[in-house]
Amino acid sequence: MRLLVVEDNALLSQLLAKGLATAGYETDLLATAAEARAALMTTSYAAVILDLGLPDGDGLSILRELRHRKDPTPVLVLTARGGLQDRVNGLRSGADDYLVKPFALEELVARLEAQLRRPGQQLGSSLHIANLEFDLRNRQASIDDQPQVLSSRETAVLELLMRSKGRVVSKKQVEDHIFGLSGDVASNAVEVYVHRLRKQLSDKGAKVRIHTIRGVGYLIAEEKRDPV
Amino acid sequence: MRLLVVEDNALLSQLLAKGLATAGYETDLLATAAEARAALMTTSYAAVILDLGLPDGDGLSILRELRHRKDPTPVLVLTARGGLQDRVNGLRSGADDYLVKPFALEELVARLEAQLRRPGQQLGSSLHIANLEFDLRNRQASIDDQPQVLSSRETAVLELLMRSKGRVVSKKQVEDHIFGLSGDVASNAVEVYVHRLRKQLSDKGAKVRIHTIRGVGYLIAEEKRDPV
DNA sequence: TCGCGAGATTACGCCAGCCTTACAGCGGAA
DNA sequence: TTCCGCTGTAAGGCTGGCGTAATCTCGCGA
Repeated sequence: MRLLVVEDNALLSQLLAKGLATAGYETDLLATAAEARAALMTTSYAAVILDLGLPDGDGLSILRELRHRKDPTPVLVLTARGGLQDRVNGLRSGADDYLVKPFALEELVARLEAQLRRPGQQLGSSLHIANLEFDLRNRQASIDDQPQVLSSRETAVLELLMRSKGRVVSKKQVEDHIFGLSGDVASNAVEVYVHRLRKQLSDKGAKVRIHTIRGVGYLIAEEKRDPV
Repeated sequence: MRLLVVEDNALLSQLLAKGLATAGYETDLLATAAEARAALMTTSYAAVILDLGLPDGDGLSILRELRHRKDPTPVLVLTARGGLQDRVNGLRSGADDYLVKPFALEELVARLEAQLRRPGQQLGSSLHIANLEFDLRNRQASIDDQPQVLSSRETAVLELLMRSKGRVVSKKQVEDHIFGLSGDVASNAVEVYVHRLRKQLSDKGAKVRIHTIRGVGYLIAEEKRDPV
């Protein structure tokens, strides 16, 4: 985890770097608003610790710029300005937390970790194939970032296939996944759902194909279209 | 947005409820750890404001239980214990923020909103889908920049759907959001409000659809009209 | 080339879940 | 006081997803 610390007091920033290193974080130290701006344009950090009293500019405006371009990086504001209005302004500008100097390093770390813990940072809970995305958390499929309306059975089939991306899924597995233990399936229900799902996906323009492997099962993969 | 306030001081909790109402939040007030536990098992809130000094138990253990079952609801801890170690413990137990009494209501609201400002919905205090806009600050819906008159329940439903754009919202969530604990909803009220909201939106020309996913919930999305 | 069988496609009836409408109670405004 | 809009309830109608089954298609081996 790499953090950015923007603080012009050299002594304090050294102290921070040391304390954060002990807690298991690497840090980049910067002392001016200009440097911070540049760094935030090009590098992504797990979080930013931002002092407001910088020699060459207002720290708050950095924060506002960051938020203006929809950058969700957690920002913990650090400042000597302890007034209520300062704190409220800081938070309203998009800060995730606000700490008034002097503070205990331990509290800083605790607050930092409270921010890093927040969900939404943690990606990886969604699967992609071409322009098709499946959000495992909400069991929600999207094509080209457009959320799709699928029935619950269709969603179940798609979920299994996506989770097994790159592997073949047997019909029995699909059956178990859909019907669970109550599986009295006296029909070709699985085939029907695969069919319905295929139709949905192609209607909605997903560049994805569900291949049939005879006698084995199904396999989902990116659609390869031969050039004409 | 419905919040849960767990605070045994009746005077303070009344004050909080009033202040939060002014800021546009509905609140459920509870005074004991037992009640809070029960409520958090069955109802989902946008955030929880939790006092630690409860008569019948330790507030921190409620917090830990919540996190133990992976509930990501933002929790803002409120307490008279101002010691560093208390604050660090609170945050380490999974609190998202920590405020020491006495505090200014304004700071509470600012910190609360910093927490509510979560994935997707960055600072931009308004949400858009097609020509429909929802201003989170004043809870005001507009279509083609024309402010719309919606009843408070309709607004509540729309707010939840808009905040959850791209995700399916279950009927239970809508119910919690509208009624909170006060709700002995022995009817299909949610369906009725969704219906009324749909009517409003389509009458006013919003290019937005509220999809029904049977057995799951509702999903708001831009209206796609199939080309012939 | 033919025949077989796995899988694809289509059609259909059922029914839980949802939609729609109507209505009565409530509370604020005039 | 009356009026009127919002609210929650209830009843009944409707429909889309479900599972089944009949039929069609096509890959593959003989």
